[in-house]
Amino acid sequence: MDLSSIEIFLAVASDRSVTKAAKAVGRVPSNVTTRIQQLEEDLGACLFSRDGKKMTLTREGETFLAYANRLMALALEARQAVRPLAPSGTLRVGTMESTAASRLPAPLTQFNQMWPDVSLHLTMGASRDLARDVLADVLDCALIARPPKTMREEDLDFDAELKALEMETVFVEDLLIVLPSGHPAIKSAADLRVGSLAALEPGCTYRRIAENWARTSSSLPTTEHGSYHAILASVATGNTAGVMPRSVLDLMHWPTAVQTHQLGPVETLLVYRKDDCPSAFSAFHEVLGATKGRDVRLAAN
Amino acid sequence: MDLSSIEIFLAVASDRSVTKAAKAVGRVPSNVTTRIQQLEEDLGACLFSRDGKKMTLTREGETFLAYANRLMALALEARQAVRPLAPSGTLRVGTMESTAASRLPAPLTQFNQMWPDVSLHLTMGASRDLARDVLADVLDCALIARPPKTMREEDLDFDAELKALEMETVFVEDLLIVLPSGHPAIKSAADLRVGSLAALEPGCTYRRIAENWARTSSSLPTTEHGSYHAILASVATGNTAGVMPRSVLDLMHWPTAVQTHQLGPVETLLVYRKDDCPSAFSAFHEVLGATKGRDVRLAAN
DNA sequence: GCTTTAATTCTGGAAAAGAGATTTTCATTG
DNA sequence: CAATGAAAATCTCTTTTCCAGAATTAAAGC
Repeated sequence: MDLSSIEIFLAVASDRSVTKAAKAVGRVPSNVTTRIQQLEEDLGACLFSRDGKKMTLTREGETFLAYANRLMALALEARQAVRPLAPSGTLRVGTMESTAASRLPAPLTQFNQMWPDVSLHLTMGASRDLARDVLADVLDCALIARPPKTMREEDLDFDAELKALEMETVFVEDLLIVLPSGHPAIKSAADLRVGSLAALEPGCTYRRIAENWARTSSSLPTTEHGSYHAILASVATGNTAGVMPRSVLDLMHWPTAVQTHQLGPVETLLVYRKDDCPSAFSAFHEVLGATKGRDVRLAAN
Repeated sequence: MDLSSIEIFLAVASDRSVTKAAKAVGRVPSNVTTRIQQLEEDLGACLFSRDGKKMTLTREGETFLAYANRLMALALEARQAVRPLAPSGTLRVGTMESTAASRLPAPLTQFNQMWPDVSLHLTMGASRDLARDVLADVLDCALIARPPKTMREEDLDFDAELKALEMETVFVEDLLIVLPSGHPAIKSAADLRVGSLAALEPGCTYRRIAENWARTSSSLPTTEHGSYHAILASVATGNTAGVMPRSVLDLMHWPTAVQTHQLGPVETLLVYRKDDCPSAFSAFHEVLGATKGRDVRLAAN
């Protein structure tokens, strides 16, 4: 029983899907299947019941889930406990609006409990600006969206900035176009029946991905909003299509099932300067790494 | 950080020696060294201070030790919790006198706490008899000494019986000849200056190993004793040499440092019938496996 | 009934682990 | 103080395990 198997198990348990879990932990589905089977054999118990293509936890799986969370939490605590110098001071973290909303609450809470001496400064912004701020030492690290390859080739400046930084994938977002209710299903941007795209500020990578996609067939104006809540409200009025990752949409229990279109997966990167590694940053890095594949519901230690 | 690294760490921490730990966990010393170094790099902290050839835990090592014990205990608990059917009924365990004295107290206590519904019957005896009893279904399993290859070739009956059973190494004992105080150091049986060997019953594998060793040069009579305490008392009288594993000798805080001679390592096997696997046995098997490399002091969970 | 999507199985290549030999280091001893 | 012995570390080679991608199978949706 090794801890990486448990991380994989947690991802499958929380997503109830091998494919999604594989993305979450950055592996290939066949590998996830194998590791789960190994774990089951090792424990001598069936953890999931495979009725059709759904993976649902069995009774034993549920009890193991509790232990799995405790084990991960304990392992993380052990790591932090042996840290030679306890982190303190200030840590300046930049993040996209979406990541702050959907991914950070759990790890930030945990980090804050573990290291109350660190004062954590959170800055929200667009990926480009955040990357620049990290380079300029205005931020210690940032969570930004990795632009797809075609976009990187168009924006060599940004690409060069990224290359100057250390980076690491921590989440994978499923970027969506959110359509007004009643809008017919779409296969491409040409099928859009709205007057505009609703997105955040111009530097936002998600916005630029959506604009690139829309540009291929039609030429829609983009209306700028201050928050994802504002975007969704706009979409509800019926004449605009919103841009946001699925994880954010999932947070806002929307009354009816919304029509969405997938723009594909977009990686969220943790970027930081190559040279400097303040103690508070490595602690943050570690907490983020330990939390990434896991359920938002944290285990009672 | 995987649990096998932690098992290795616990062994090194408890033995304060790479070589001994390697024997305890059934690996080669170079491997233990590497795994400890990996663990240290992974944690970003020094766990041991290598002053000379002693491995002493550092401050960080001490704090990690506590977590390591908790992690192992939690992992074991998780295993047991997902066991589909809670074990109950009776489990008949055979064991050598020496194993019962030095190795079993910790796992038996743990097993008893975990599965109070299982009534555990412990039978003491010589390896040969125990193996036979397992075959005859008088016992569910037994802890016996594996005779060295030369002895197995002389005793084909016993060898055949062993082959009919499932077996697994759980401990490695350092078999000793214990000499009276004042006896000169010996290099072989020819240097013995005593009138007899003190051992347990004739079927005892340790006794037979010692007799084989003594036979090569001299021909000493063996006097039979009922317990290791009796053997040690006999040795103290001055005219006999005792046979016992180091782990047993270590238990009996003897007034003065005794003169000993090593007869070499002898594996302790857990043997059981190939076919039948009562639930209580697999639980016992698991507890034994989890405890084998560890310190006797159990962790508070 | 065909298409789509998800899980599993299979297979080849890459990475990691383990064993044994060698070297280094330190304590012990003559 | 040099020689010896024992224990840890290093190195190299073999074996095992792990992982990605392709092929396969099975179920759900249209």
